[in-house]
Amino acid sequence: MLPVMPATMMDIARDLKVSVVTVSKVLRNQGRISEATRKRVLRRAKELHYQMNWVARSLVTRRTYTIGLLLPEFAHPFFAEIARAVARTVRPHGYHVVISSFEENPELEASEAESLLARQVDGLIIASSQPPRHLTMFKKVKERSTPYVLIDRPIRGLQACFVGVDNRAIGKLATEHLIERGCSLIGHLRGPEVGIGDERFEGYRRAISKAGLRCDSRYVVAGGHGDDTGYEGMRSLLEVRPLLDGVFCYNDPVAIGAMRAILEAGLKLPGDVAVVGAGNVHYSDVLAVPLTTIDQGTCKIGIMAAELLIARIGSKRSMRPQKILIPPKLVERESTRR
Amino acid sequence: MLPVMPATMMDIARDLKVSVVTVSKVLRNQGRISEATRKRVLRRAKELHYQMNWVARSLVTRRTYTIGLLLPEFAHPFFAEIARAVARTVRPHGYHVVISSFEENPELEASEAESLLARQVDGLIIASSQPPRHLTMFKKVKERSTPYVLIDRPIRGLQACFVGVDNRAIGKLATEHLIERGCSLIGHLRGPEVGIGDERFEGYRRAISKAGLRCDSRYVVAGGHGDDTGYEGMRSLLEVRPLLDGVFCYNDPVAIGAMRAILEAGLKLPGDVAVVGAGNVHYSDVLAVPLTTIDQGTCKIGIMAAELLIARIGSKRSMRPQKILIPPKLVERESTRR
DNA sequence: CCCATTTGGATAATCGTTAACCCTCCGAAT
DNA sequence: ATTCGGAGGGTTAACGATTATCCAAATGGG
Repeated sequence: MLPVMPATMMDIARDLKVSVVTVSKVLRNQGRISEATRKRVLRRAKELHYQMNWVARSLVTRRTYTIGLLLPEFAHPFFAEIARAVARTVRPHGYHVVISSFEENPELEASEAESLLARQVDGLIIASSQPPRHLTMFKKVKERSTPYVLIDRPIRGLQACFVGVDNRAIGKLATEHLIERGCSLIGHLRGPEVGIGDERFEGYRRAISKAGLRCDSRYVVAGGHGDDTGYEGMRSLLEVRPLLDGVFCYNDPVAIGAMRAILEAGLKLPGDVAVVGAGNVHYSDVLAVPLTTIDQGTCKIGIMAAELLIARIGSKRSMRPQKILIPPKLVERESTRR
Repeated sequence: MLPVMPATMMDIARDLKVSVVTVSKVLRNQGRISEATRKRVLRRAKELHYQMNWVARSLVTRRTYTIGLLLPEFAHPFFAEIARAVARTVRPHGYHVVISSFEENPELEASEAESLLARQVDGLIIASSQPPRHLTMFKKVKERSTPYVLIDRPIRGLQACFVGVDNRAIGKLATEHLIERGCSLIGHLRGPEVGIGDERFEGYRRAISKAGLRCDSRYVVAGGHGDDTGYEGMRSLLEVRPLLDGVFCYNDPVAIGAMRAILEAGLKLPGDVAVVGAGNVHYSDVLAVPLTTIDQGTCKIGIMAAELLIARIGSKRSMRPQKILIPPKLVERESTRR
């Protein structure tokens, strides 16, 4: 079996003694073509196992039916679920998703963004790690006038479409839940300094002061995204005296790390220390102590971002930036029971 | 700011009064170009923020520097990690990854494969759900002579590159571990009927009979990939009398579901029933009872598949199919302790 | 001083489609 | 009989690159 080149429109046209354009028109259901020729073309196309050459089409239409998904970290279940939701949502519209995870590295992120633009993606969905007010990357995207939607992490100082969760509400919801459960010395394992961590912290702070509780800087430890930082952070929080009786963690992995540290220290969970996470990551309910968490509608974020992006791609002129905030929901489990 | 079209090679050529080909050669570092012109071209390219139009290049080179990643389910941590590893591995070679998850649906899988071929991907990495001996999808891929690498799930009756884990060894390793821990009534929660589930089952069976233990069909329950099927399966296994004292589960999610069922029934884990999973999914170590599991070198699978694929893409003639089996490793944790 | 190389670059021909016009029937209306 | 107009399809020129071929000037050797 020779490595036979796939059939082109020209092959069909030649066989049928019509012009390539006629074939193209039939295949796109466009223009006036008699039923007879249409059928002949379709039949021959099927016989030859004709498959559109999308590259060629893209060159002239300037549409690749491809969207770029720029994520900080692929293996993180939150982003994996987003990716799934995005891919599912755009498929029926004929779009494909090209992924790129930049490992929380802003420069890599920018270079990947450029690289995706060069590939002529029709749009971008980005959970960015760019520092606030550092907009050069986004300027480049805008120059190309490629539509994009930010997810999860808003960028301060940037007018852009955004789909995410109300992070202040998350911090508030989580902290108020701990208060309601009777905690009075409530710590916080912060995420990284990017906007989203700030806002959850802000929600935490508001809830604390609204309840008239102490807001001690020793109660708050900075950290990262992963369970390792949660573990380390919690170990240092455990040295605070008097011992904290509740902790709100930046996200579920951090909470998982924190729980490990608590249990390892021989403390009761939630008896001595109660823990709340955020994200409602899959498996949150089968942990050593099922984790109370704040659901952020991960799937919904992906779906809405995708739909928003596709709408933008479709519309000729840029509508003005649209911000969508998914309201968070408390999911109560063992880690704060009683 | 008008929606300015990105600069093309022609723009550079016109400005410098040289031919487009010269520009192209400079940008590709190919052919003989004087140092002077080279610098002029490079400078002008930078000034204009020139970016290759990859679509145009692809049309003529027939290389898109894109590989398709066809996975059964994106949100599954195992596949998410594979995706991450693949993306990381191919990036330095200039490749991008377009993903597609087919939700364990063979027809969707086939249609997505076609769709990726039409997009002219340079290669495919597939964790296929095609039933054994049903090779039409692969034939189409072969017709295009697009290189591909199967991962995780081998397809019976298909001569193709494969990277995965030795599943029989997994079944054997897990079961022998249970035996060594003193279990004598060992059940198995099977995965779906596709090859991989079979082989783990086969490993289980061999270990059982090698140890001279009873191999009762009531000890084996069929299931799927998710924790829900593990839960259901375990509930039915718990009705077997005498009560089993050990269970080998198809994969970690299934094991997690099984553990939930066991704990829910008020049994001690591992006291009454010990559990072994497979996959060493992230978080396996922070579960209610940390799960003993078999590590299958997920990351390695992704890396090797990607490297193998790129090697194939590079080489003119097809080398003969290469099969790589990653040896599994036991990771002992609480769920089988003592 | 002449011929043979090398240097540096230009021209022309694709790659597979689509976009924008143009053309030619043929029947119906004037 | 002439005009009009739509149905059906053809022509030509992009789209933005690459490959293959070719050519003029500069260089070098005898």
